[in-house]
Amino acid sequence: MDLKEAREQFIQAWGTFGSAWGINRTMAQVHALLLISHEPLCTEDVMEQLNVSRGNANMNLRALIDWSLVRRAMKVGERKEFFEAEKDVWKVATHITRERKKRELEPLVRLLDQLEDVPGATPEAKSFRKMTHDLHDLTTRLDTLLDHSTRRDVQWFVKAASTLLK
Amino acid sequence: MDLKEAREQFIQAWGTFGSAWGINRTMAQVHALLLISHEPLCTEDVMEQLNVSRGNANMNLRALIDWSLVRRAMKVGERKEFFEAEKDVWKVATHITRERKKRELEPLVRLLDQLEDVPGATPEAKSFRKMTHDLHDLTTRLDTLLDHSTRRDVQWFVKAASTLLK
DNA sequence: CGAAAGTTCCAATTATAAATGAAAGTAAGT
DNA sequence: ACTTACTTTCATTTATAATTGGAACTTTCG
Repeated sequence: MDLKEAREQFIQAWGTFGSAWGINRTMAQVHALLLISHEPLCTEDVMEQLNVSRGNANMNLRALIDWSLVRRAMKVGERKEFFEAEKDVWKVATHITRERKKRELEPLVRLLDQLEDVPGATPEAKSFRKMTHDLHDLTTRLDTLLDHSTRRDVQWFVKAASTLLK
Repeated sequence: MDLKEAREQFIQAWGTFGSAWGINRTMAQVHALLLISHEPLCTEDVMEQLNVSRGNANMNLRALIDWSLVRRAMKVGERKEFFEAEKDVWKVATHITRERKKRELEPLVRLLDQLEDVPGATPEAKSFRKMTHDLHDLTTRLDTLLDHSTRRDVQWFVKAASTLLK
């Protein structure tokens, strides 16, 4: 397999992987493209290489910056903006984890916290409280786990745990 | 907040949470409904309580069974099928983790394994190999971690780790 | 200031994913 | 073997999410 084809496959796969996890396919593809580029790209590069419109490229680049996965980079003698991805995969993992924890896990934990004290003595009410309580416990633990592992750096955590468990 | 409203909120939230993570909203809602029901429900119950069609209800119930999150349950003297959810939230987490690992993580690891040896000495090629190699390392470790934690039971793992890190 | 280069926004369109419901399929009871 | 109760399938429709492209906005520099 030559480089061109391999790059294509990687971009495609990262896009598919992302969209299976609720990440906009194009956002994931732009991310993939920047990850494997050895120098910063501008909006037009992204548009050309992925065949997407300016608006789309721009929107997803901004989103990636928002996620701390990409940063603006200026080139000397150039006026326009360039973009480069964070290349440290452990940092990438940390940023993604933090962001998703904040956007999706934390709101769920907050809701479960409220729901577990709904009144009632019927089997339905008991069953409901049991489940929300258990889920609250699980999600809180997961939240704590992710919180600490992303503070200390996932690298430390995953390496330690995966070695330990081998 | 009364039970009816709380149930509604929970089903809604679980659906939203699921769809943010690439799970069909209705599938997540059916799961939520079964999680908080104190007794098995039949297809019609699901149809009524969630306002979905027979086909939809059936399709998502089957998918949930496929994920080992729901099982068929017969009621004495009843001919039709009933469904009940796995109520142990740690088992639920284990099943979801295993399933997603199998469906999405493993294929990615396999691809990265192939991609990290594309030929070429250009900066582009080197950059590509470095990234695929690093990602391969990360995803493999994550895979190992999830594998072991779901074998021993996530309960053990998350409890131990989240306590340890507190 | 005014033109040029670049960036962002957003209403309208298009693509993708999910839901419907009627029809076909299965199986249990008589 | 036939009827009835129930389940599954799938072509079509509908809802949701993503994309486009032009207009508006901002910045840079002679």
